[in-house]
Amino acid sequence: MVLLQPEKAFPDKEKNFSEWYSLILERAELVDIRYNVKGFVVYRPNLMRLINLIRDELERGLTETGHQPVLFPLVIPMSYLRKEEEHITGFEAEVFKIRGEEGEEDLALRPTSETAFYPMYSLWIHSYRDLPLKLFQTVTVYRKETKATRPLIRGREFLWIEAHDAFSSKDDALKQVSEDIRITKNALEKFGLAFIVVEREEWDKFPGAEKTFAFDCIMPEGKVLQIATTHYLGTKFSIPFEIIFLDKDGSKKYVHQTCFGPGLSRMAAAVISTHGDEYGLVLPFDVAPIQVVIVPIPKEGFENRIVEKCFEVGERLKRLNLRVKVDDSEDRPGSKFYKWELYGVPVRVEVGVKELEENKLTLFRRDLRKRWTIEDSFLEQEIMYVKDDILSFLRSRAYERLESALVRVNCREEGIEASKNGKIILMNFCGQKECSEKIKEDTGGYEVRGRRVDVEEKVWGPCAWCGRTAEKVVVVAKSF
RNA sequence: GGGGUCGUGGGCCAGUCUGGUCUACGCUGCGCGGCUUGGGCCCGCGCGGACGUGGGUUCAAAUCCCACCGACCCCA
Repeated sequence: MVLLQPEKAFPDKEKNFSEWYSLILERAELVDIRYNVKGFVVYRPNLMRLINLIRDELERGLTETGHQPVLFPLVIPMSYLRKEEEHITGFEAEVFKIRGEEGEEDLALRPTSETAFYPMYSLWIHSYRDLPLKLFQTVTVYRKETKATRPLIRGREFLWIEAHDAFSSKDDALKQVSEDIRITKNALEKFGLAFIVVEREEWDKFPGAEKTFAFDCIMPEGKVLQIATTHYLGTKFSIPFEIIFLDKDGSKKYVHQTCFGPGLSRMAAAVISTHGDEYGLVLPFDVAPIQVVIVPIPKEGFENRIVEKCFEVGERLKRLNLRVKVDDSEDRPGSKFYKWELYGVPVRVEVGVKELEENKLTLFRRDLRKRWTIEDSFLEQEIMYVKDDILSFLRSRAYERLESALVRVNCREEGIEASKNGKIILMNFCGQKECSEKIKEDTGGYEVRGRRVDVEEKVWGPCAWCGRTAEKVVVVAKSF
């Protein structure tokens, strides 16, 4: 294989993530920020196709576990939104409101849809036979962020899936939370993302939840980004919304609920940021809108034969159900190489006279930026091999980065040192809010993300900050 | 929440300090034609601007003042 070193188009993302991120969003034609409304951006085709593939993966996981699609209204009457007290307290400040006409009530643009779904659940659920009820919708939600907004990472409008499930018992609901975690893990693995799963602290839970679990993934400068959450709601919503069923024994009971929100915009941001390099996007095979691009290298007198060969190769790959593009446009080959690398197409096939005469094909891998030659007849098996190899390469690179950022900390001094080095901290923790505030103060913004649950962690000492008895091992990091 | 920097064809930008020379520089892009094509070719012709928005100062504003709207960066 030949490693190529042409001109780099982007700064080093580890050193200057902000600049790298802005440039790639613009140049890879992912978003257009020129709509000029704070926190709202246009999602362009290259991004939408990526997001749709991410969505398909998660929707498949939901469908396979018995969920069905629905679509609830964008607007929520304020009276619905106010039914659960913690919920409205948590969201009120960032709700976009539509003022009602004379005599009409004010409406909220959904910041999340619990209070849209649950009045209907109260009408739909009567008997244990109606349970479990497992519905989801893939929609935009609206939150009037006051902090600085960033495309895909923190928008006032973003895309997600929200699943809202109701069960007859706490046990079933908790099993659903585990299932949500499994669905998310499976999807993130296909995206080649490394992640940590945590249970959020008491004061950091979703407003109205009994328990909140979150997926954090690591961004290039060491901050973590929450890309999905799943919550056990208990009966905190079913009581005010009166979601009651008649159980087998004839008694009336409140349903136990869960809700699950994988963030599509943020998952796209994570894929872009985790895998991209100084030449542009790098996409894992499964979520690449174009998986293989075929570029003809024309030579006077051979143009037709070369282009024909390209289309023949294209047809063979389409038979493998791949998303293929033959780039027979007028640009020069070099210009096409730069473009498709910028767009992150995982594999390129080049066809020129040399390939034609020797019955060979030249392949190029975007992740390694390496070019090599194969016998024409090996094309199909080579692509099928490379497809998996790209994912395992990207995934292991992502995990190496995460693992090398994690550091175990035994005391405050070590914690401060780790924060200066941009590490993600694992430490014993007392569970007190005041202690977490002290940590934030001492480290310049590090937050207790919660108890780590994806890996079994045993407490090995007292709270690293205050020295009191520790009750759990937590992840502490800077976040977006 | 606090602070800073910025806004000029689609993109990047010169001009702004010191108002008049701006009928706004250059690169890139886009369109047409030619020539080419193994890593961003070259040549010719052409297209594209309410100088972010609103107000003010002035004989005169891209340039000075105020407000607003956006964007980016840093800190809590």
